[in-house]
Amino acid sequence: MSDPSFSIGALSRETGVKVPTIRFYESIGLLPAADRTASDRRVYDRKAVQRLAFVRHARDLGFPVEAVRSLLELADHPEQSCADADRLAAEHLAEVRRKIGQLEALRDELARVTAQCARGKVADCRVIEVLSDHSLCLTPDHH
Amino acid sequence: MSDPSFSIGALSRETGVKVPTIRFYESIGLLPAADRTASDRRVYDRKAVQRLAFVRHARDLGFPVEAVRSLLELADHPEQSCADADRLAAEHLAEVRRKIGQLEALRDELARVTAQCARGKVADCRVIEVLSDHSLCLTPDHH
DNA sequence: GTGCATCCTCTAGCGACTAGAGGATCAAGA
DNA sequence: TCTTGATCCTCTAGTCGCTAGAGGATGCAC
Repeated sequence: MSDPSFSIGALSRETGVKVPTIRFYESIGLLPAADRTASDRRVYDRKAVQRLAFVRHARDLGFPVEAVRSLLELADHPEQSCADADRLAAEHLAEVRRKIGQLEALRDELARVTAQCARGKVADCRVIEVLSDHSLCLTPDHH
Repeated sequence: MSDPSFSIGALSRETGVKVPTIRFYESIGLLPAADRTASDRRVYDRKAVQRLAFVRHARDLGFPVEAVRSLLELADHPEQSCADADRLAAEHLAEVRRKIGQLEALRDELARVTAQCARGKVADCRVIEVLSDHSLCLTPDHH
């Protein structure tokens, strides 16, 4: 059986998570406190690599740290119902959709405004004009 | 000629910007330091209302504060070329498009994963499984 | 032994606010 | 005139998720 051990740098290379970020995750309790060598350096095993990869993946998918914490907790208890995991993912998905909608409205507004810019003086600038007068917006409810 | 004056609360109601945020904007120099009454309360005029509305609108459109600062500077100099304003808006638009793209990839991944969830035990949970194994992702380059 | 990489802890900074403490002032009603 | 409640003031600290840097100890290859 293989039982390799990793320094924090090796763990970082394995997972693509930066060294200070790993220490940060430990400090907020997202990762358990690592074992230490005699000279106080952190030592990790395969399980730690997997756990951090899980964290990284969840973060890349945009889950907030608190959601990641819950997901880790769930992953540690395979016999439980997965309703919570499903709910977390669904909530996050809804949030992502909401943000996309917002950004699309924003994109349309910006595209319209920049397209109309005649590239003359500021006095005639469509960008500045629209910023000065909200009623010129196509979607006045972007706030 | 009308020359109404506004308290910070009235300015807040006029513009929809919260009182502490107005003070914050002043503290970072985004708004000029307001005139004060004898008892040290801030007093604003119509121009201040317009300026803050401009700031609010630019922020709502997602411009970073530093970009807002530049846009204000431009708005104050109507005889200059509007190339800078146009560039700022175009850069911001590109950034917004990029974010939308990212979020769409994310949304697709989340939608796929949650749709596959059989709502049983965590051990069989698709959400947890995919988080544990990045290679199960449809778009493995979401990071 | 001599570098240089890597590790350690700790503090501070980022962006853009938001919240709260602790106190002063104002305007309206009794 | 007094009181009450809203509004105002400054200041500090907290939010989120890291990132950067100081200042020092250790490990490893030549």
